[in-house]
Amino acid sequence: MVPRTPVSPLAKRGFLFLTNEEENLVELSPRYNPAEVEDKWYQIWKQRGYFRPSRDAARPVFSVVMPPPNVTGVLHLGHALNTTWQDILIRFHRMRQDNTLWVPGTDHAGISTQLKVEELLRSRGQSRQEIGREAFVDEVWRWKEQYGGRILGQVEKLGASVDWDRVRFTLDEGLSRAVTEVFVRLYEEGLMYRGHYITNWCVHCRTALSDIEVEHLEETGQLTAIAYPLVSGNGEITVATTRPETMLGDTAVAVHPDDPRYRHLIGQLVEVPLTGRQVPIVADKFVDREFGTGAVKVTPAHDPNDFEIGKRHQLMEMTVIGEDGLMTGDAGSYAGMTREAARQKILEDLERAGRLRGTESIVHAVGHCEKCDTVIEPLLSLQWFLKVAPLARPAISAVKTGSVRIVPERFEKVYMNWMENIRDWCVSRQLWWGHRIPAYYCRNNGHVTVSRTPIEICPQCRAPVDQDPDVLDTWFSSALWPFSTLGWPEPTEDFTTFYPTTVLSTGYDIIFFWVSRMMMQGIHFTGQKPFSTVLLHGLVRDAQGRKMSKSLGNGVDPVQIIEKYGADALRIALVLGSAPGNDYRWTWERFESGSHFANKVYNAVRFVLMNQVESRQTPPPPLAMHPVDRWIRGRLNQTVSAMTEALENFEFGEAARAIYDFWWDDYCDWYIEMAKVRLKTDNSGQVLDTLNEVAQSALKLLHPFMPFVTEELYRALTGRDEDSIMVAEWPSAEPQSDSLDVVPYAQDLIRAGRNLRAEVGLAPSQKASFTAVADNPEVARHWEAVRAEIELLLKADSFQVQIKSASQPISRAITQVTRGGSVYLRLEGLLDLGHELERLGKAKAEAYQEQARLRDRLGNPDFVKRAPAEVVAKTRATLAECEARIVRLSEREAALR
RNA sequence: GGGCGGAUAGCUCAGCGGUAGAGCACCUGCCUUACAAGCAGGGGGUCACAGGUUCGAACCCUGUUUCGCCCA
Repeated sequence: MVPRTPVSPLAKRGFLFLTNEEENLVELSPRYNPAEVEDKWYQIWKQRGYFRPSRDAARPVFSVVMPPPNVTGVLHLGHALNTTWQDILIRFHRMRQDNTLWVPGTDHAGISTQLKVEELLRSRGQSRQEIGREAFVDEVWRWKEQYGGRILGQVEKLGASVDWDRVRFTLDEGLSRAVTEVFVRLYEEGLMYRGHYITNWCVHCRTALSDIEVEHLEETGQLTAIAYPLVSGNGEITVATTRPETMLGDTAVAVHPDDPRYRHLIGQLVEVPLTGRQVPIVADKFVDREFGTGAVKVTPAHDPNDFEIGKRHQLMEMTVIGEDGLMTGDAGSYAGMTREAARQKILEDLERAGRLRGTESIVHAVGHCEKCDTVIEPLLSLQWFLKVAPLARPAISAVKTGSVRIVPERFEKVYMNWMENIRDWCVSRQLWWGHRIPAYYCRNNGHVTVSRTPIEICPQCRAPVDQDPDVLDTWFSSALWPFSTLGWPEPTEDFTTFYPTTVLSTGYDIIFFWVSRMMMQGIHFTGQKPFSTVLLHGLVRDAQGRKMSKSLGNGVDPVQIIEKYGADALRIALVLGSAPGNDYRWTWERFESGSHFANKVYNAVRFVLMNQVESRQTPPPPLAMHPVDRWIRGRLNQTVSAMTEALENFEFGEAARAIYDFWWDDYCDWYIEMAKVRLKTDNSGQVLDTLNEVAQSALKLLHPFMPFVTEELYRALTGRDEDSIMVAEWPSAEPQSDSLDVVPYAQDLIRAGRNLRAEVGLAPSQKASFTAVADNPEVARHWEAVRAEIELLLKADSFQVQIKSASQPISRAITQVTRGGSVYLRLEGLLDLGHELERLGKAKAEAYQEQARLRDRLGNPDFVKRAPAEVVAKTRATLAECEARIVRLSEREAALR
């Protein structure tokens, strides 16, 4: 049974979860329960409009667009990490009273979403082809309506202070208009073109993909040597290939022009086995003489390199594998077979025909579809491409000149390297879900019209037109996100106010997919960089360091963690002990320890509230500040400075550690414990004010990291419902000239005293008698200033302070040297002389060791000359203290002997 | 083949020029009315290896080993 805690009416008013529905006072639970708090505050913040920008024109703008997650997806820990980072920045800047905007939203995730809905149809025994395009798209929209809110709900659960009035979706009308505008302009500028090229084709998704959507995986394959007989009848040429089935589409054999083995054969014809087709031997510098036999078969329609060779030598392009992954009619007797089956059959047939010249295993990189893992088929097809090199140039220089900063810096190299070797971007996708390409083809003559508005007849010949059936790569619309979400191409107030955005936070794994493309499109279309800083986080991995994946089942739903430990615990755990750009391994222990911290802060404030009195009669006369109060305020100031600097530099882990240590070590372990003395004796209210004020400031510092618990506790402390910590002012460090030495002297003494207690196995409940001998009167004054606190923390029934020059000999006591003197624990019984001498000897040996080290350093004239003065001074002071310790220890030894 | 990163206490990681830290785990003692999700005390690390720069290196440079990632 929890004893009824004396809660003041002041606390009652503010402390919402102290009252039940009937407004009856209930006990403060000794355990923090985030579930009772988090949703409540989120709704209040939202209702009160705190998420909206202040529009205070006098203040700097701080704007962020949230990387749009897949609208039908679910949140994973990577999102949670990224969202936490952004929310920390946003809340920090909002508290600094900046004009702060965070735009949330989702993207339509063309391929994934379409695949999901197709799967749904399949379960109903339907296909998208059966129901038709229009009905299918309706079906996807229904799906989006049904599941689309889920991920945004999860964003809420995390506490993200996004402006829900501005939530965007890539297929919204405004954003779609931006997409069309961009496409048309690029076409008009000659950067968008349509052509027959080799593209990465996924036979499962049935669409083309861009180069970066292909994942190259190392696989062991068979390198097969096949003999192609010379038409002249004078022998054969052996080529090596890992894909024998493509030989049906071979239209040449290529060798290196300088290869002496084959030079004489260049220009001759060979017969492609199994087909009877005669093709030339061509010379091309691309051929690697070291690889295989040094001769390669050339299949322009099914290999990007062969395609290039084909162009150089005007070779025929023969498509033998279709979009469905099956062999085409041109594959003769193999038509209709899968790629794999055809390969098997061809190998058998070659064997029978005596054309095989051996096989060997090789490890080579095989392209897979990033989405469905199917082996990519390079396929000749008609697609839209964006010529990106002209867009890349300004995007490169923006980073080079420092106009856009990438954090951590090392990723600049990754960005540059990719940008400088950029290749044209295949933007069309053979899907139905997405932004339809605004190109129209005349039925009469195929004439192409690209139009901002839908057209039905050809502007040239008045014949009917058909719109391109394809849609654009989802990344094409994501690339416009920083400005399309703000209203572009209209010159809206949001756009003029909040663009360029301040920080873009995302994972390093999508530098190519997203960051680079936003840079290119942003600069090209708005004339301004899309953001000033790119902040990159690492990947979240499981405890074994593996990437999280559905098949491994090693992922966690952040909501599951929130339900167990609270969003605050999740957030602080994600930030503590992590650094920008570094991967993060999650374990349940980390989240658990986050929840312990929330509980610690909760209990500290609970302690303050329990001691809070309703009102003090009259303001106390101004007193000199108590040294303990001065110390905690000084530590608070240091924490403010450290955190502000860390947050300005995106060092979230550092900032979190600073406030974590302040709460736990300084405020709880020392300040509250020392405050207990005056809570019993001093009714001036000074200690209560300090307890309360420092807690309020420390809650503010913690708020960006743990928004919910800090809001709950802040309101309880202020007792004012109208003040939200969300919009409270970020504390500023007050200059403090006073020395903060008193408490550190006491801390050192207390630690030494506790050590002595442990040494003799004194139970915590047993009181003890201590004597402290100070080397000089100043140290004695420090101790005296907080004597009551020392007595309490040492559980001393007597604590005497002496000055060395006037000290009485102390017998029957064990001792430990401390900063500025020695502390003695007087013993009831006899002193174990041998044991004590041993202890002292050990301490002395350590001190001698340190002394030697410090003397060495100071004995080096270069050190004294070159090291900064304060480092030298500090070293001298340490040495002096070290030597004083030796003196004290020696004297004690002498006294005991 | 090119580039990047990690290698720090038993585990997971911070620190990145002034002589090693945290959380968890471990050992000892405590339910001291804010907190046992806690308190006090303690053990544990030639900061991968070898050179170099520097008065001083876990931190900067070079090379090596090893694990991982990205690009070709």
